[in-house]
Amino acid sequence: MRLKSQVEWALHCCILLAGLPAGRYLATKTLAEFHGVPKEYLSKALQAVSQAGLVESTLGPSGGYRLARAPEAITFLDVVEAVEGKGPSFLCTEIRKNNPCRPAGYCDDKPCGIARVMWEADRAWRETLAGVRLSDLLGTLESSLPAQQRADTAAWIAARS
Amino acid sequence: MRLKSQVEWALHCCILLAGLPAGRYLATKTLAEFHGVPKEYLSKALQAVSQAGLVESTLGPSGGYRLARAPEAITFLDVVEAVEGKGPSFLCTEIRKNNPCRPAGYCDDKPCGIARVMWEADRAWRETLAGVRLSDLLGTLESSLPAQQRADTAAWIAARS
DNA sequence: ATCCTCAAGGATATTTAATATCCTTATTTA
DNA sequence: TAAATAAGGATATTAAATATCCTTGAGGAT
Repeated sequence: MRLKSQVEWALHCCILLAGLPAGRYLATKTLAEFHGVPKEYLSKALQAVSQAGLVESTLGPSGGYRLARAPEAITFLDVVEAVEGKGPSFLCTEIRKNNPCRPAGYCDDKPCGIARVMWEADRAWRETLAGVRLSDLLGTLESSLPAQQRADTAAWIAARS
Repeated sequence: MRLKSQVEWALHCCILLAGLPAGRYLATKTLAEFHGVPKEYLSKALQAVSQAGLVESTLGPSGGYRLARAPEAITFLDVVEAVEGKGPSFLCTEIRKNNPCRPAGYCDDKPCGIARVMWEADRAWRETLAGVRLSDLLGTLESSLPAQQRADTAAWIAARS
């Protein structure tokens, strides 16, 4: 069970967009180059994030993506679910119903106990992700870099937004 | 991101084994028939659970599997990790290092902030699973069945253990 | 002893999902 | 009008999940 690499890419892109001056766009090409990932495939991730309403895009030269809401109003869960989907990580196929002593048409009232535990863990996972906003990460990505490179990075992005 | 179906199978099998009288074995064939899953493939899941030390097996006629510890001493996390592995669901590929403004050999002190959040969510997921023991589920699986079928099921299993 | 049953595990399909690329279309800016 | 861009369809490639088959060696039953 592993999340798609697109989840990582989408999160990094959203954080980067969160650091832009209001209204500025960054093109897929720029985001791909900055993160060293294939442009065409990153585009699919950005489309998913766009369809979830987290970012908005504009066409033509100087086009690209920007956040559709304030960084305080977008959580990690929003981004993760945009790319990975909202479906639970545990799929209950109700194998308890294959019990040979069970009549065929018998209808259960309660969900499977095992599934309930797995879904509770899933809920805890999502709750943690929902508790972190893009704004919480602002600046922490470059914080490990020396001041000079942080400035270089800011200039590099500014020149392309 | 979805867990393998073998996780579901392994959990159901372990709960079933947890309900056996001490020392009794259940064969793969029986476990497969009871849950309506392919015997050969279920065998792979049981092997994984066995290698994790959660169950132990014996060969020959009347052979099969039984729990290696008391149901109170085995958690959902034990079973899930036995089948799914202990690796985190989020793989950080350090794409921040592809920042074109960053010197090639620069060595980071801190882990990526995004990865830390994702790993924290992973930890919350595992913590929930670690908080549930096999003994907590004992009986709840059949509890949705009428008394007659519960007795039939118990007899069906007893006849094969 | 001999035979049958069983778990372990290697080998090998088959199917599905993730990863990746290419191309067309419509839109916007210069 | 021309260039750049996002959107999205089509398709190829790779990896993982799912599944089956077969051999080996251990354990009971006869």
